[in-house]
Amino acid sequence: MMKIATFNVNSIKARLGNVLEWLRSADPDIALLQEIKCTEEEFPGLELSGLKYQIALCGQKTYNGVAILAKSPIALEMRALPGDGGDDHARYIEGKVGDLRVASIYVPNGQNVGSEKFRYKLGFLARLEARIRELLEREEPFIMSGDYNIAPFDLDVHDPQAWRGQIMVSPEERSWFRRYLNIGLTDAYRAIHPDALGFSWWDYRAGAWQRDMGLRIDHLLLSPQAADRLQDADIDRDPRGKDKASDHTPVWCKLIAGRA
DNA sequence: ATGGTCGCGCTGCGA
Repeated sequence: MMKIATFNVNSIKARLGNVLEWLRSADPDIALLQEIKCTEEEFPGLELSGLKYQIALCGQKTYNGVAILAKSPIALEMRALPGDGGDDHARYIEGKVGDLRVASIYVPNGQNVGSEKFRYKLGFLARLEARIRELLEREEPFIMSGDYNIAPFDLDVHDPQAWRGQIMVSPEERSWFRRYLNIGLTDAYRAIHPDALGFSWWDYRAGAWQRDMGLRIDHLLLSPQAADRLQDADIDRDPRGKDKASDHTPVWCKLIAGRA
């Protein structure tokens, strides 16, 4: 059995103790991290390799940054989402671990519906669809995982009325996410828990965590060949309740072993 | 309550 987890850590340097504690207890075979908020040189690689993880990362000073940690060798495939050579944000890394292709993705937040940042988010989502289509043609197992900054359905929102039309739940963003599902990807958490209300992010403000005012915006999207192997999936709420927690918490799935 | 709280890095920006 192989356990794959995604976690927006909101700065790996500020979160190192929390992340190490989580890795020790959750023990994923592959961890996809987002918002490491540092360059490759600043990344605390020694501490993580001390837990037997190999590392592939796409870093940037101050903002964004994504990484793949794995207990088996990682073959780096891409460190940017194709389709916009002018996009210099560190938001996408893709690699292969054995026969499984994984991507760690940090979709732009979008700030406000209709803003310039929102248009950038929609462009990124369109480029992501193109990459998904390319990979689907190969008919191989892959997982597109990360912080999508989209709560796909009202079941993924603590108060759908209050959030109606807002960033992360707007119809245009949701239509992109549905398209990923419609062309063949499986939302691992929703496949295992069809009716559950589960969140992966709670705002630091307004006591959102204490009041469980969350959204489910972190997702593991499986190709058909990966979904064939899906055994279990869940959200690990424990890290969000710790001191100095990220505003996100990890989401994981388990696949039965593929052929070597 | 268009507020609230983090992280980065030194001033306000991004989330």
